[in-house]
Amino acid sequence: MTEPSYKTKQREIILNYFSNNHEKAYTIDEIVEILKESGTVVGRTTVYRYCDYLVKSGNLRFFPQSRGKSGTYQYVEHADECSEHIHLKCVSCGKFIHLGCDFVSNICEHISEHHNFKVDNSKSTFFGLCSDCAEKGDNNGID
Amino acid sequence: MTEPSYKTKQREIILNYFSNNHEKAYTIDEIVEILKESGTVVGRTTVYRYCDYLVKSGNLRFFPQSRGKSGTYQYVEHADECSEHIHLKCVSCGKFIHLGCDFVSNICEHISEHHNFKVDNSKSTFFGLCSDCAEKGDNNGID
DNA sequence: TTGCGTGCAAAGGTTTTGCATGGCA
DNA sequence: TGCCATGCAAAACCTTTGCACGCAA
Repeated sequence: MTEPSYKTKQREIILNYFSNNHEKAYTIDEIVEILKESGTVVGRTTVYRYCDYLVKSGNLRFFPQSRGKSGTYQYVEHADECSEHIHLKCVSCGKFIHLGCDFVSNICEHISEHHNFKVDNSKSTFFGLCSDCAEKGDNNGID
Repeated sequence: MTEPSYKTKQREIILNYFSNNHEKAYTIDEIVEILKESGTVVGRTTVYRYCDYLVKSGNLRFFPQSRGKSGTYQYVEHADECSEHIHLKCVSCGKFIHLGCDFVSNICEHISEHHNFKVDNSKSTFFGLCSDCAEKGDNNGID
């Protein structure tokens, strides 16, 4: 995961925002707006380009949305170990959970051995409701 | 799953094409092109609108693609039982596999009980390579 | 000073909307 | 005949590209 050649103010601001708000996923537009409101104008093009880079380097994860809608980006903690475990994402609050659990890890071995299918963890996520949101009955407008 | 009010030639053609080619996923544009080449011109708007409907009614499944790219639609066989199991999709050939497997179902129970997370099967698909494509080393240009 | 990064403006692609016309029931 | 469906054209989005200028090293 090669670093970009230069360290710039914009890149620092973008990455900082994502990492300080890792529990949520943001669209490009939201990032541009949020940064603008907090006093720093960063060009939309720059955000697009740097997010591309951050996805490739493993620092961000991209979640496509329904047709025609902008996808969202979310900071990945523990990026190093991510290829080894399954992930859960709450469709209501956006929480992203790394399941470093032996029992669950077996699932990929099982699928590989019994169903002849090689799961790519980086592209596979369980979506559903986390305990907090399930309790609240909080589906956040999602069916 | 209300039916549309009218039965039209266009709708019949579209649904037929998807169901006769259920092993593959298509973009709106591909459908328009394919139908045009086989002699029936169906308006792009119509395909958009009817696919929307077919997704809502459970006959098609929508797969968003990477940023800015058109998503794809694929016919859903056994739509009824789908909420009960996890699915695999081969990123190379597009094959869609229904995993009606106890072991996998147990994983979801485990996640519910031990990780306090309620997995929504209809939104959770595992991506990877099926045995055929893995053997061929055929990634179809996907990294 | 060199070369990468930034951001505007314009182009390119995708999806939705408005509206007149067509066709099912 | 009464509605809903269709499809064109235009509008509305979203993303990428080209290029001149700025800034890190």
